[in-house]
Amino acid sequence: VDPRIEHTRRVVTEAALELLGEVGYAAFTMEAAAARSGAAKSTVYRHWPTKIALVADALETLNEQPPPAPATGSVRERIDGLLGHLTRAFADSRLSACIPALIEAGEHHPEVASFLHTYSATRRRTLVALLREGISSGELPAHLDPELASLALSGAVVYCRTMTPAPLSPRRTRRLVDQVLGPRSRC
Amino acid sequence: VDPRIEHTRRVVTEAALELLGEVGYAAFTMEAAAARSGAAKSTVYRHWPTKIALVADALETLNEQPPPAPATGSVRERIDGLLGHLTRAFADSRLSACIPALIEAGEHHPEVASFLHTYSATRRRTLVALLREGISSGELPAHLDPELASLALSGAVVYCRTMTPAPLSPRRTRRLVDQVLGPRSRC
Amino acid sequence: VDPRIEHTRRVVTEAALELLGEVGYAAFTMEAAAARSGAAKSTVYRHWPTKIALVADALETLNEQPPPAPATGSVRERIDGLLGHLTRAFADSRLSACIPALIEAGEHHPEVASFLHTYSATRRRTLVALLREGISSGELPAHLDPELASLALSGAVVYCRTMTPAPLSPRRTRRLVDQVLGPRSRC
Amino acid sequence: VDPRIEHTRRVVTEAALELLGEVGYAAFTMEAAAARSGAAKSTVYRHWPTKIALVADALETLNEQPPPAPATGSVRERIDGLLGHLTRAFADSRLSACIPALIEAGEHHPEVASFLHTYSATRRRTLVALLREGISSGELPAHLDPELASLALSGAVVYCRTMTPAPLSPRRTRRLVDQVLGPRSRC
DNA sequence: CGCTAACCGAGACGGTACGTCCCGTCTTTAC
DNA sequence: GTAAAGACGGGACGTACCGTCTCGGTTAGCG
Repeated sequence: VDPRIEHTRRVVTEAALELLGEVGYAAFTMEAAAARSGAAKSTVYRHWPTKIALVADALETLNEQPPPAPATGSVRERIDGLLGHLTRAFADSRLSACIPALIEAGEHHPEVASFLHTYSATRRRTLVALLREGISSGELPAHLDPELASLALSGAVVYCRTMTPAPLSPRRTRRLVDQVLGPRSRC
Repeated sequence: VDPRIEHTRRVVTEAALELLGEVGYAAFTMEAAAARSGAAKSTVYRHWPTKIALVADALETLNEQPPPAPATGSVRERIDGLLGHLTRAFADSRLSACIPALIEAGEHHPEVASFLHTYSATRRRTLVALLREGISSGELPAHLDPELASLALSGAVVYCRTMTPAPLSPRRTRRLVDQVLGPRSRC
Repeated sequence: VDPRIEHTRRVVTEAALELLGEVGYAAFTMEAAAARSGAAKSTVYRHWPTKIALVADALETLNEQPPPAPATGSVRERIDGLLGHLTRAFADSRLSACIPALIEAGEHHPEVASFLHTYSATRRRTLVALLREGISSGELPAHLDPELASLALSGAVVYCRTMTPAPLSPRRTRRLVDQVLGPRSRC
Repeated sequence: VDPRIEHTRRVVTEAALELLGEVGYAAFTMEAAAARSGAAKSTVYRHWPTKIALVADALETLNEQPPPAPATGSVRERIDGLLGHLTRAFADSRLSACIPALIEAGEHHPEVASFLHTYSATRRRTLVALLREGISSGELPAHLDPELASLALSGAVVYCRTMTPAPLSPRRTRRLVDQVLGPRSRC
């Protein structure tokens, strides 16, 4: 209603995202977000009671799903595309820079955990749907459990991002798909 | 040489680990670690210049590997055992409580990242060796890439721990192994 | 505007003066001043960036001159009165307790030096005026240099206070006046 | 006895004096003195229990009296010479740089006060003797109180050094002598 | 079309923790 | 057995943010 409110929310979230990308979650500060956005600290606190809340809110902005799945090509190729998108998202987006922070914050703040679970579930849902489609069309082995397979695929990507020095390369991502879904059939 | 040094290092790291487990990395405080350990703050800083250094040092303490792999039973069963150990480790050990914290800290502090990478590599190495053994003995499919398979397996465990509400159950862990390694052959 | 500001300045300076009188400048502590005043340390530092600044500010409060010189009696008697007041001020006021501290601080902090110089100049100005009056009225010898004479008089008081075991007694103060201004004429 | 002891005392006092001159008494530190001298902190503390003691000891070194009074010329001129020496000593020697510090320290540490009192008394004794000589020889007025006159003279010098922006110039020092001792008689 | 309610900026406040520095004491080892 | 080396508990330093609060100023949008 009051346009000032919307304006505040916008400029502060934008500043928050910039800051997050620059200094990381731990060094991110309400004061800095306020200062950079030009809003007063009290204004920021009026809208978001805690640092977590602001960050979570700001990240919602970025919660863009992969391009709406052109649905062309084989299931295998579309899965490749999806995983590749995830890999790239984890490799450089501002959101990716916050994921470790969110994981840590989620340990002690249910609302952050909930945000993260929703985020990952949303992402994985598309993958599961695709797997199901491949199974019923016979393109993928019948014994595949779509849930578990999606965990293995997404998990490898997250694991490489968080627990190893280098994220999965696109090429290895494709080979990972082969590992988990079984060898590509001749075509 | 000076026994006071060793004593200080011991009591402070112990206190630090307890604190980490209780309050998480973000809320972990040098002052609290000093207070709990009974050491003076200046003493703590004399040994560890930053919070990161203390945490990393304390965690080295915990870097215990799974029981030295009894090496009995089929490769499949031993992999089950290994993954189960990982799942359990992630479910309740003190170290597990710190892993989210480490992931976050590693984003901005190379020494923590390095600790984490070493830790996960060490853990995964056993798994890779086991996979290789299974492949050469013919118990596992020849097309398996041990590295990628281990990433998928460990990744799923980590993913469930960090990005979903509930960790993998032992039962689903076993089914995960089947997914990634292919169906168990009749025996 | 904000009444909290004035309140803080008042309670903290009061506490600071008490502390100065009790423990001396060297043992005076920002933390103690904050604690005694009930203000937070950060609040104290918000108003006074350093210990010096707080002390100097607090002492301004005390910069009370001697009772506005009743101007009765001979010039000689009024000078006696003035010197006596100085002697007494140096013997027991809270400010006197700080003068050694200020001298020391002034060595390395221009703002303190400036406070001290202003303070002493103000004090001495009255004395100089009185000397001038006596000279022009013929009550004091014509060859007197009011500036130098005031330095000799004030100097002796300060010297006894700071460099000898005992301050000037009132009686010796009167004899000092005789020394510097020449013997009292018969009347 | 033990040559090491003497060596330690010497190198530490030298380092202490250098430091005092450079950073002032307040910023002077036992640790810094130890570090600069190459001695261990514990060694320094073994010889001087407190900062005060070290400083006082170091300053004894400097306690050089004016050149042993050539005793030539009139009393007046010798007094001029003495005061001039005091003025110069107060204007630039390392000891002068510490006098404010000593005054402050003396407020709370009897041994420092005692050092300072002895120092100033020694200095003033020569002046008093000279004054007495002048009085008995008739060169100075009979009504002069040598003690009080010396306080006025020394006091003015100290006062200008400590409480005004500039020390007494040599020229004004001579005029000061005239003020206090009475006009120079024709000769 | 003027009022009032809200939202705003500015920033002071009591706190907590930071990481540094120095104190004066102590323990260990080497000469 | 003295000295050097340096760890120790203690505590103040001055800084940075925290989250709360009080204060006008302005600016909607309702009457």
